[in-house]
Amino acid sequence: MSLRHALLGLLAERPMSGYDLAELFSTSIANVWSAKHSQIYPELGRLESSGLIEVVEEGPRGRKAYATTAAGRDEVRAWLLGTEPDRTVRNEPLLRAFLLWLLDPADAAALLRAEEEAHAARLTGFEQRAEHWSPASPPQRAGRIVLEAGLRSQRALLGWARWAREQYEAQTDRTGAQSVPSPTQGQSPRR
Amino acid sequence: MSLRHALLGLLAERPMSGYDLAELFSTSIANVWSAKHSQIYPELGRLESSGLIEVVEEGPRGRKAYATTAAGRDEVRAWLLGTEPDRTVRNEPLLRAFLLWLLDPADAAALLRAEEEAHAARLTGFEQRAEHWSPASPPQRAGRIVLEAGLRSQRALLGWARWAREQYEAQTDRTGAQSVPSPTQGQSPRR
DNA sequence: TCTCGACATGTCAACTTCAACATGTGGGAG
DNA sequence: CTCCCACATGTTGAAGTTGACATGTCGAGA
Repeated sequence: MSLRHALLGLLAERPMSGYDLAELFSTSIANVWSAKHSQIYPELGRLESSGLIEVVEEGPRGRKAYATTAAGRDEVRAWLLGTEPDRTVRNEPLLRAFLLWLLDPADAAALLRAEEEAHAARLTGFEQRAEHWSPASPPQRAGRIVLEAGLRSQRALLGWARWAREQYEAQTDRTGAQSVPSPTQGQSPRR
Repeated sequence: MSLRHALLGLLAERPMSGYDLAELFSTSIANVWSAKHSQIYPELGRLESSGLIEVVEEGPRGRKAYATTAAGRDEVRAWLLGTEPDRTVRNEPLLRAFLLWLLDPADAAALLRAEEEAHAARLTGFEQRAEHWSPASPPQRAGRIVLEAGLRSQRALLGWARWAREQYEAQTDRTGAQSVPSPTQGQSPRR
């Protein structure tokens, strides 16, 4: 149900079309939530039927800009204050890190190097955005706060990836290759 | 397709039943990936049909412990080395933070306080696990590396939540209430 | 004037994930 | 000896999400 409220919240700031929203969800907001237009358009339809958003502008090429209604704003607030966020984490890169013992230390290090670079790139992007940020309005200040979360966690994870890579590189130096010396026999049955 | 490879990787370390895996995915591994038994059992069936895992032990109450076959290990390695991880992020708490400007500063601060506490709790859990960690085997060392990522990012996000909360508390002090002074009129049409 | 790429909206089949339903058993505490 | 809880495995319908398909238009530059 998050997409629903994400749309409601975004359209509370300024009117936007499905197209605009899809662009947002594939760029800036993508660092927090993402959605494709094939999910956005139907959801906009549902929100409109519920009276939580309304068309406030029609443009060329069938463009319809929506804005959140008063009822819609109430709905977002109720969601923010009345429900617990889903804190479930799904992090494929970390899942892979968990399985790195199955690889040569050299391959593991290479994989972590790629992670490092991904974090560095993301961090650079965030830093550039932070530079040009004007925290003039409340929504912009909220955006800056979220950006700060990105900055801090990317810095932390960049440091982590470097550190992790060095762990495996140390093994690469010591041994010629193969990190998987564990015999196929079960060490302990369970627990 | 991540669950598939998560199972393959976990069962490469030691034989486990669906029940064991479900427990893992609801506790330790949950900080990286999660799955319910209703998803795990059918997936185990498919992996067995594909010859990537096999039953290595049958216990009471119909218990079946699976282990990854040689083909299964190859499959995980190919996945690790041959495919790019999905780095898509979905973070509901941060999505909510993005919409905090819709609330009173006091409510926003309260919400961030809850975030702070969630991060603190998670961090404490990680720290306790780190204390008792014995990095004796390669899988355990990999686990420690993932745990380190958890430690570092929870520390970063705990600091962030505190900082963010203080931002809104500053507003609470200055104004009596209401942060949403933005008139409903559109400030700019688009872009 | 034409062409092409960005703008713009939509549908659909497939897959992932989950909550709920469904069923049964072994072992330890009382 | 009995009861209950943890153990244990499954199925199913609904919801969320995606990639591919589908269609059409406006405007700028060649």
